[in-house]
Amino acid sequence: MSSTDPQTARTGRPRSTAADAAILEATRASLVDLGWSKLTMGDVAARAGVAKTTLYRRWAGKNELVVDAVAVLFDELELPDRGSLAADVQGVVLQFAALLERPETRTALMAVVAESTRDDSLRVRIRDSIVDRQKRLVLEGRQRAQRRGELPVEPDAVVADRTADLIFDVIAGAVVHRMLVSAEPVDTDWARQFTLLLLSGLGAGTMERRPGS
Amino acid sequence: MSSTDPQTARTGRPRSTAADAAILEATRASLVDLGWSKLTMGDVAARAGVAKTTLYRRWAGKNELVVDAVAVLFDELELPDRGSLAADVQGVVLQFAALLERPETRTALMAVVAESTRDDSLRVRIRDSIVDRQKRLVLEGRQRAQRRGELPVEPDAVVADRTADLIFDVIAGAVVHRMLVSAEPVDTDWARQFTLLLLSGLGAGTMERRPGS
Amino acid sequence: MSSTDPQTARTGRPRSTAADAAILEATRASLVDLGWSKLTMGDVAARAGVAKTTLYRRWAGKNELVVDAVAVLFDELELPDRGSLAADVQGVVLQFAALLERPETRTALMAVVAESTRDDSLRVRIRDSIVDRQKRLVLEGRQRAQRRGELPVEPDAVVADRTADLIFDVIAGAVVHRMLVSAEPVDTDWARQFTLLLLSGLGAGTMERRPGS
Amino acid sequence: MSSTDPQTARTGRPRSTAADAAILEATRASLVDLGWSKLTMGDVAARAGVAKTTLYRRWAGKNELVVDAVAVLFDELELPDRGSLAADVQGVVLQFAALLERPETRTALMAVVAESTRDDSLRVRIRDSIVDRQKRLVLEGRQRAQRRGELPVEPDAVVADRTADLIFDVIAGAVVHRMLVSAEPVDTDWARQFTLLLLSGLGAGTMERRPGS
DNA sequence: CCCTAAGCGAGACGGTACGTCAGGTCTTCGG
DNA sequence: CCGAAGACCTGACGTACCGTCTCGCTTAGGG
Repeated sequence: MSSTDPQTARTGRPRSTAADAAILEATRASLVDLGWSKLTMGDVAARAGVAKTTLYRRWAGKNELVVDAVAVLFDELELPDRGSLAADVQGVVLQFAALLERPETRTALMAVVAESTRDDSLRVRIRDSIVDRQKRLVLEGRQRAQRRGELPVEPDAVVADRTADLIFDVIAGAVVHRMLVSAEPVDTDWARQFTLLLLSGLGAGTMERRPGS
Repeated sequence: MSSTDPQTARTGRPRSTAADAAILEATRASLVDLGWSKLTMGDVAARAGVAKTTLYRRWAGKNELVVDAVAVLFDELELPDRGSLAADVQGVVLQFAALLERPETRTALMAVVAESTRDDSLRVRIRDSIVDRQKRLVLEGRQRAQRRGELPVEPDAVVADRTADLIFDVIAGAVVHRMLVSAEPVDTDWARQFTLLLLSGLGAGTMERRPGS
Repeated sequence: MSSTDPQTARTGRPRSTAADAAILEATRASLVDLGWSKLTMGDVAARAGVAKTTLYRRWAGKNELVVDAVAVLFDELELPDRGSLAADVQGVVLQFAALLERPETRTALMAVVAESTRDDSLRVRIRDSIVDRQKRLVLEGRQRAQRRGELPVEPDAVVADRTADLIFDVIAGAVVHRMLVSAEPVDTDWARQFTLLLLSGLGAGTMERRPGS
Repeated sequence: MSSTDPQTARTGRPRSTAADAAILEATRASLVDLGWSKLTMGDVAARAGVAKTTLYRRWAGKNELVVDAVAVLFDELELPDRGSLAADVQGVVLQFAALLERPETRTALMAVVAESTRDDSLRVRIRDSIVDRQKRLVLEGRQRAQRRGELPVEPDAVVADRTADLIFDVIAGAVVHRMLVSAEPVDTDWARQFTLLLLSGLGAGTMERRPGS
């Protein structure tokens, strides 16, 4: 984030807020046109009608800039009530797939993840800006399913969290892997088969410690 | 592959096979030391004791070179008979996780996948060299489980293939996502929980069309 | 010249004038050490403590750079009054010979001339920067000789110019040819013999159209 | 020269004499098309339908090859009897100018001379192959003029030689300088004016020591 | 109402790596 | 042993971006 800490900055000309928006927009546009590896700071600056110095005053480099530019796209994901847990899961799978069809997300996500394997601060930034924010979808879906009586309420918070993380990794991982690694489409058929597998497993998975209870 | 088509090349000095091996080894070493983004063709050439031109004569660029250099690492994955389907799955999950702990695979895999989102020939290369070759593990595991009577034999080849692909994406996707995106460790606990979820789902998933049969 | 047109460049960081001087000096030094054909842009940049890009921002290539670096050396030539036309001619011949003894001029002059046979813009640059500037010596010498009464005043300006050009080509050409092509020394004896030949011819040459007047 | 010393080479496959001719021809062609600096050994080899190895087996490098390729062109110069010394001089001037109009000579001559300023063996090669061979023209012209009674016979051989060298440098130098440095045409007018200057000077110049004799 | 501190565009700067090209050497095969 | 083919190492090329650094010019707020 280009956090304008109100404590730090006091005097002098304030930073242009219009520039921030223009830069992020330009970054996404450049990402679409050129892809991650050919995107350059100079090109983004030119598209945004801004000097390179202005970019560097706000972001440390390409990685940070792209994470911020792309993060907002993932906030589009929503979980409207589709009536059943299965429908909700299938819906979010297709929604996520649609997001990954867009070139700016498809190329940026993997690239920044790759970069983050060598840069811890970048990894943290990605987790905070992108990944953790989407776990809300799992939590919301579970809560709703529990209200419907489709899922039991897990009393142990630690187990509940662990399970939510697992679900998240399985859903997101499977979709990303199919689309970007296997390079096969995520269509309704696939989503239905995947949902069936997940929910069946889920029934048992959440009952893991049931016998002992 | 730098396939030495025996039909094409006839006259002149033949390409040094020693160079090929040295270059791939140097690529992996450079990947460990520098990571994907800082790896340069010049550095690889220097480590391999080879001229840059020799690299470019064999590979079109960094992407192609790294795919070839890393592909062989994935062939290490094996599926020894651990006595049950659950044990086999858990074993391969942990084995895959160990592979992704290694810096050369962790950084390279995501990077080339990211690059492949803009380059179809690269995508094909990755599929042929890396992805499709590992599907053998799923097929072998299923076959073994069927021999043990843990899984029914699916008579429809199309359905069987579709399911195998799904399993592959779920396993590989979940492991990769947890390790590289969520940045959480894949330990025995996680592997056990994941395996339980998968196999439970699998029981139902493969019975998808059973009622209708 | 890397003329900093005051009209063109307004905004942005101004070019370092120190760099210009350092580069030209480094070029001459490199020319002495390596000669024309082994001189490289990279070496000049390194000697000048400057990036290669800075060179290319100011000069299109090796040829242009060397012309500018060497041009100033030719401005050293002077024509002090030695009392008679013969002494003046002989003096400038020896002075020019001394200039061509220096490795940076000897190698650079022929090389850029050779290059200019295929590049008109380079030819123009050489003429403007080097050749035409030295015609002043011929003009000054003639004027002085006329004041002394050693030479008649040619009333027709066209004829006067044509003769001056001829003299210039004969002097410069003979000296260059003897030193660089024939590879024989230009010593006092040779200079005296050449001067005698030239001045005798000149007496007749300038009277070319006298009979008709 | 690629002297095929009959003593040295005995056994094995003899060198192709056709190759020699083809290479020199190809060198001249390449020189016309590309100029000195862009001419490459590889290109010459390709044009001649010959392997690069074959070139290097016969010539040490670009310089030596070009000198040999061009030297023969200068042998075209002849001195037909035009009836008077003035006509002979003017004729050879125009003939030499015509030779320097041809791109292969114009560019090659200066280039190899430039190169020779740093390479003594090349300088020797040029002198032997090109320069000294043309002095025959001066000697022949003088002899003829003496037979006609236009020039006195110089009894001192040393003086005679010194004068011949001077004449040679003045003629060749002036023509080369005018064409390649001043970049002005050598036409009939210029040739006539130059000849007049030279011969007038010559009359006096050769009488240098007459008064004392 | 100016003063001052920061932001801003422009663009030059020292660098690093790029991918290509030519030079000159070597290694193979066939004649 | 010659010659073609072509792979090899070396080193320079000219370009593209990097991230930093001047410049001269806004553009606010605080005195």
